[in-house]
Amino acid sequence: MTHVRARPVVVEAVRPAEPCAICEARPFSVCNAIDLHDLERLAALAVNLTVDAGRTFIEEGDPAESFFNVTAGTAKLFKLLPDGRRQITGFASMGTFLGLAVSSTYAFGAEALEPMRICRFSRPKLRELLDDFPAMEKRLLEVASNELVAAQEQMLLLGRKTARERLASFLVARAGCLCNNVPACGRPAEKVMLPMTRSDIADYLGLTIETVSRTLTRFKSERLIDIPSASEILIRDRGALEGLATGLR
Amino acid sequence: MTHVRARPVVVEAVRPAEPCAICEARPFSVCNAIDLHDLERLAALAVNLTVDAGRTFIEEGDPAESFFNVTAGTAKLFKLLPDGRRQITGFASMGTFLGLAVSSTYAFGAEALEPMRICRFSRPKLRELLDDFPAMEKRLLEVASNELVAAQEQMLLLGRKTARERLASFLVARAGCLCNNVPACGRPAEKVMLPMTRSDIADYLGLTIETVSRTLTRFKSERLIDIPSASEILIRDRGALEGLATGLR
DNA sequence: CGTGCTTTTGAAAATCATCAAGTATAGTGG
DNA sequence: CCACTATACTTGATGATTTTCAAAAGCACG
Repeated sequence: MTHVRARPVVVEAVRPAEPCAICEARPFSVCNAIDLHDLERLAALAVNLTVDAGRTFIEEGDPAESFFNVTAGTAKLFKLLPDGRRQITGFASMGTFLGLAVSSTYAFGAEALEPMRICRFSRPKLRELLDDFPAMEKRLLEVASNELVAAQEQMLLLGRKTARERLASFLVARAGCLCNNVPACGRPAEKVMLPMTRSDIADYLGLTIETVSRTLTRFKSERLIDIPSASEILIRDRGALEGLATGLR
Repeated sequence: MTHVRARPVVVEAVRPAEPCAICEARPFSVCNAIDLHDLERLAALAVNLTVDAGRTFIEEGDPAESFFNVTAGTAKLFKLLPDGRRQITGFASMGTFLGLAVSSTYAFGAEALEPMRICRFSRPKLRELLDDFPAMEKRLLEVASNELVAAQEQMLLLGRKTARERLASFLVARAGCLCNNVPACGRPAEKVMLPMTRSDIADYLGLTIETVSRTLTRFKSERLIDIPSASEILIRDRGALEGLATGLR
């Protein structure tokens, strides 16, 4: 395991003590579009931050002054209605880039689910960087395109799938580690870790906490999964879950 | 449900008789990133096609060999489940660019709602063009970013809004002519034209035809709208609709 | 002026939400 | 280490919005 620098005691903006060259998130992020010998330039722009669990570090509607790159931990991205109804539009983990919006304000909020580390870039500075490194702009377009595809898939889920199908889709995607902004991690795991609460899952899938809980309990009684703890799920019948997820019946 | 294979696009595949220079869609599309004196190059790549109403010109899952740019008419973009359930992920009209996906296959289908004209670009050729004109790549990233924001808004609608709120959002967006890929057209119109059927609206909003019809009828009885014909709606109380759309209650 | 399609309207059914306890789990301080 | 509290999760009963099923009305087109 690579040496990980001790986290600062104080939650505070610092230049990365270690350069981008050894960033563990780089292989998963747009930053890998920058050549090794240009990384100094990137590192000079990045401000590495620690974010405590539960902390909202992007507020929907606030002036969009920064781009962020997640280097560790997970965040939930969400939109709110005035009466508090919430839709989680995605989860951001290592390598995810946030704040692409053209608009002058953030179109969504972001809150840390776990302790996080993120790199912050000022938008004008990043703009300069992109002008100098078209390869990074290309990567950004690729990333955006992929997110668009994921967003369409999520619309299908929210608009047309049943509660069971939504939960199955969610578990399969999490297990695959390929969607939901989870970096690829080798072959699909049987164990699915859930850093988010039932409430987060409900707000992601357009359901209520109770429906999420009941559906998971039912999956368990049907031997599709095990639930060793609330934040951990074991896939027992992946085939059946995948069938459900794709809407076969 | 039977899988209907797209018939080949009726190809009066011709080079644009008129060059891109006088294209009416250009001001609304990514093509305006190309300087006037470079438009020859663009025109040389574009193949202008006519698509009949009702024809599917992009089939979900087919090899993604082309990019398309809509120059006239409207298309619906959709994803299907094996049993025929359908989610319309958006409507594409003049200036909309289709087929951004990084993947080798299309992630969605596209069917013309009206007679359309579209420009087709082969992906490798367009790739070359983008390499030569970074400004166009930038525009593409902007467009993709905006679509991402729209997609998140739609997730909020599908996951958390009531049927009334969904219809109100839809009408306000259509009237504004700013969202739903409708190019800006001056000040918001009181008259909203609906080139799509009730079934399309239902599949776009994650509802059934009946709920769409009932909700519109109720809006009418509440004096929020008039329905001179099925494909035409008059906004009578925009404020109330906007309030509904944003989830105030 | 049928014919076929879309739309509207009505009644019944179902899924999921809401309301309401009750049970784990984690974190805190004695 | 253990109670104690707060929070998250599960489970049950009830209810409501939306879907489903069914049929009539409107419209476009040959």
